[in-house]
Amino acid sequence: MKIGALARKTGTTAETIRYYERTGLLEEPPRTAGNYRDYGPTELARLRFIRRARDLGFTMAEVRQLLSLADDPSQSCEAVDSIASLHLREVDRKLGDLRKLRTELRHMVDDCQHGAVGECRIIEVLSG
Amino acid sequence: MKIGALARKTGTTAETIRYYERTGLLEEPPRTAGNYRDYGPTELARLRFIRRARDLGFTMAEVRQLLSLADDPSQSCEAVDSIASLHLREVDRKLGDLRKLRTELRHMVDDCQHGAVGECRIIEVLSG
DNA sequence: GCTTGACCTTGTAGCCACTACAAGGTGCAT
DNA sequence: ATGCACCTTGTAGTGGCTACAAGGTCAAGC
Repeated sequence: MKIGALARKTGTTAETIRYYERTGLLEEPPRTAGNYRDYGPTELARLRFIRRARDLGFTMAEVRQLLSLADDPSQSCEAVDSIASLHLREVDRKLGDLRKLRTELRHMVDDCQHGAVGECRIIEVLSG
Repeated sequence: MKIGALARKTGTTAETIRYYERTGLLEEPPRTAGNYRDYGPTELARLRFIRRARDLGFTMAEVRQLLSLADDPSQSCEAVDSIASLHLREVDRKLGDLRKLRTELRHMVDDCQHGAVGECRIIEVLSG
């Protein structure tokens, strides 16, 4: 499978895949006679793993850790759990922040009387 | 007021203030005899406005627009409202995404039996 | 008057996770 | 043989800062 096909199967782009390779998240695949990257099911599975983790908001550093943990199935999954739990707490924090922010924005927009900028509540709130 | 004092008053850093100046968000202030930036209440107010907008999640481009709208108080605040409403919708979208993500993460972490990586639900979910 | 130390100056490079080219090579259909 | 989609490498840009390095300024203390 060439890089474009792999990209389509994983919802990425060729650029992103090459970027992952450059940064060591994906290993260098074998090449065809014409020097094209040639991917198989192993690389597909690995990239799918990476994409799922990224979609769940894990950083590339966390993905790297998760990948190396997944590579040793006999190990305790304590480390995996701790990465995921930490990330969950981080997401909870962000959710809280965003909810507060939303409330403020909502009030601001609701209070706007659609008059002149001089009396605009939005500008007033921002001006303090 | 020198840059450090302005930074302390606005919860920023001197680096950030200089960055805002470089990118045209803040104008170049007058200088003291010793070539130090010399800020007054106008700049303080402007920076506070910027910080509030940034804290509410507006992009720098949006802040730029809001600032130029705020500078003309006789104008209709339609444009202001539209920027804020658009941003609110964007925040709502992000909130939705984050809530979904949190649910998935929560399930993943809850299902983990704290055994070996080989049976780890977290790894399984990521592997698909 | 001289030193110390906190602050300031400019300039450059780095962060994350991509994204967007440019300039050229490959491979298949017409 | 030509066109076209795809691939290659390399480099630079995005947003919103952040982190230096190498040097200048200024007030306080000795």
